[in-house]
Amino acid sequence: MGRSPCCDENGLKKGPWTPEEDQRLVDYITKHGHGSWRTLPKLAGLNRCGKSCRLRWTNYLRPDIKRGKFSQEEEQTILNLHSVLGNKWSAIATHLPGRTDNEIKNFWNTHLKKKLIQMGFDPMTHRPRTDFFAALPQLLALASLHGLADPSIRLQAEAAQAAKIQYLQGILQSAAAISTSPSTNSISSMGAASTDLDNISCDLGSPLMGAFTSVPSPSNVHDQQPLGLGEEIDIPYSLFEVPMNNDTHEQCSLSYTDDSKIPMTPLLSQSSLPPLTDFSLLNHEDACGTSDEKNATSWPELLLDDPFMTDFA
DNA sequence: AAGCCATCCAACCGCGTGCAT
DNA sequence: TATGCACGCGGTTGGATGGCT
Repeated sequence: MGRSPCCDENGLKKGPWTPEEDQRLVDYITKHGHGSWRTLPKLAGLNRCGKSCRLRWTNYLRPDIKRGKFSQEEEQTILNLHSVLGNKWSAIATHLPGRTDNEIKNFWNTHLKKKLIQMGFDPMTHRPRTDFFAALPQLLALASLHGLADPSIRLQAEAAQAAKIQYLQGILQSAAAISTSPSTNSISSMGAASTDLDNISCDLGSPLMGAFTSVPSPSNVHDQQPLGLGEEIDIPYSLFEVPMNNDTHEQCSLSYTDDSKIPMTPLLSQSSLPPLTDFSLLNHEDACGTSDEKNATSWPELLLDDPFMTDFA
């Protein structure tokens, strides 16, 4: 695919926009619309590339842009959507009228990400942070189960297991990255997949996997077995106190799990787990017919087709 | 007052994708 | 099918600003 030579052209101004330039751009777009961004600068009498004009307009000059601090509701919405969509800033921005993807991205990077980290959550997975070394005892236990007495062989086996763990994590995380299709954008759609999620958590519930699926499946929060290190993760169910009660957030509103009657905040509700649940993969509706039938083939089966995964079975 | 550092955010850069030819 | 163009997106940069020593 060809690359746009747009900004490679010399002689075009870069850097901060002057009020005069802003006025020219606003005047032109108000009168004619932006049309082709590439030709706009010439027509508007601006010594800028079209890309720069587009960015200036969409991120700053557009009349419907909302300015000022993000509200608690907006913050909550971003957190929820990010747990589902990941760094799909433009997709997130469509749910926040008046906010630009750039603004949301900046807000995330400067505020929300730090906030999650401070709370002990991984900002990418929205789960309590776990690291490789936390799972090391599990790896060693598994290795010993395999009767690996020879230290050198055991080390090799542990390294191999570690690689498998990382491989699995990669699969799971990439799955999360995929889940951006319109059918999966709605948080409410996540509920429909909770059964699959439960199955997954159960099927992947080997001791080894337990170390990496550190958030209990919502339906079994209460009977969650201690994790690999024998410690139960204390999950703050009310990380953010503002309830989601306006129209925009209706589908994220405070809910209860079917069996436990535990109020689930959006952040850690059933819908908060999608990093492990790629519903486009789970449902296969587009490619494989009806979802009910195809849901019978769930993640574990798919994963176990992989030679690496057979070791976990 | 001056220097250093951290934070914020507008703007840039490079890549992927859709579309036309 | 291959190519080029235009656009949108996400990651990153760097200047402005404010707080601290």
